[in-house]
Amino acid sequence: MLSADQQSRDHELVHAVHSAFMPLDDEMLSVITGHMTYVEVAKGQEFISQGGPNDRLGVVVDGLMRAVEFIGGDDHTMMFFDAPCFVTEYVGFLRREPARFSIVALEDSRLYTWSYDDLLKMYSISTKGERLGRMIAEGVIAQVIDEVRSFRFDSATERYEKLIATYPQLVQRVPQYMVASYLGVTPESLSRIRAKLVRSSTD
Amino acid sequence: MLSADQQSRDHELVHAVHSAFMPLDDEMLSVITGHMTYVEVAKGQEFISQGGPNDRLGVVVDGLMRAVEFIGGDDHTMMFFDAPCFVTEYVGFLRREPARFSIVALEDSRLYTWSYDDLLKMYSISTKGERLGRMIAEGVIAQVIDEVRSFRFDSATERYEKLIATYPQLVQRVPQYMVASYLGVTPESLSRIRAKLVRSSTD
DNA sequence: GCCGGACATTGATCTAGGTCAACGGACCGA
DNA sequence: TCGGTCCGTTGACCTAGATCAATGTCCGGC
Repeated sequence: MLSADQQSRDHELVHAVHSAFMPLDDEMLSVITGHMTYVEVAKGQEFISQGGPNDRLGVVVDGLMRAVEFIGGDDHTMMFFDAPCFVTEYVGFLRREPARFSIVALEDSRLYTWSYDDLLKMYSISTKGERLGRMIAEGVIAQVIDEVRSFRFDSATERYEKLIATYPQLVQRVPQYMVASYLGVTPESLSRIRAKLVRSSTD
Repeated sequence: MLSADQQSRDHELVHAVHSAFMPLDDEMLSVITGHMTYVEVAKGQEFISQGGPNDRLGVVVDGLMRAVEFIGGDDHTMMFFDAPCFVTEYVGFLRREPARFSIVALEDSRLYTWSYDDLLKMYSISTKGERLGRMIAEGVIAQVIDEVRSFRFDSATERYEKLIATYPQLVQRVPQYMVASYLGVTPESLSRIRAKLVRSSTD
């Protein structure tokens, strides 16, 4: 017997995962919900900490988070997680290694999460479980390959324009120096790029 | 009843896949070999053609191939496939879309291949089949994420040094302009990088 | 209202790598 | 043997973006 609250959370989850990856039937849904843990991460708090344990994968149903990696004194924004989407440091998670980067909430966020062991259990229960794992992985691949192509072929200006085209609202919600870091340029350069775009659009 | 020839090929395959990804038990091996097709690709010939059908994934057991993408007049070497390894234009393959790049043999190469439908069949037969698919995908992810990190953080010199460290023999077997293209720099720049490295190692 | 810190902007200069052009060697086929 | 053509090298110059430094702006605490 589910509470109304729980039902509404399930609904959120289905919607989030469905829209992000694949449809879920009732059987799969019950397996997934049977193992998941609901988590709230307040703005500024970490979901995963660089160098720390990395045994949870999640779905962000509400909020915004960023992956940040500290390398030799300065931090690099590796990724944004804008609900609804999966959130994970996937390589370390799969290899059972410490997290390579932290994942921090930029806004109050709500997540459903699974442990590595839960996931293996889900995989072993049915072919559908393994398929879900495969589709998560395949979704990640497409995303990461796009990123390689972008770094290889696009200028900083083009990467910025694509970011705006894909997530128009993100630039409003995130400090500019984080966007710059995500694009792989300095804050100064992004400032100049924006100035140049404004100039060229108003003449 | 297997011929000695077939048995030796199976042995090659097991060895190649095992070393590249995961151990295979007898049951999985028989499912895989039941669907696979042996292919030889002569030097200079295409395994997959950009813009053409993209319904085969393979394992290179012998030889060397490269992924080459034509964009606006010039070609880009996106990847090398040095046996033993998987060979595929994975994103298009998964999405049932035309190949985004060609895959050409740089040396006479021998492959075992599967069609998309074969793969789905293998996935549906058992949890192990899905697991194989998942592990292929997860292996690809780790590789591609390393590439993003390299383009984001490393200079051309560092990327060249890492390439040599990882595949010392590759530079001998591949024309320099292809290596340059793979590294994302011009042939002139790679030539200068090499000259600089020689200079700094001899004084 | 004032102060301090965190961000963004702007300018001056520097550097990695791109572009264009010349040159040289290796390998070809007539 | 003589030209091509394909590659790699080297030089002169150019450009995107980095670096360093100064200034401006907002915002929150006292």
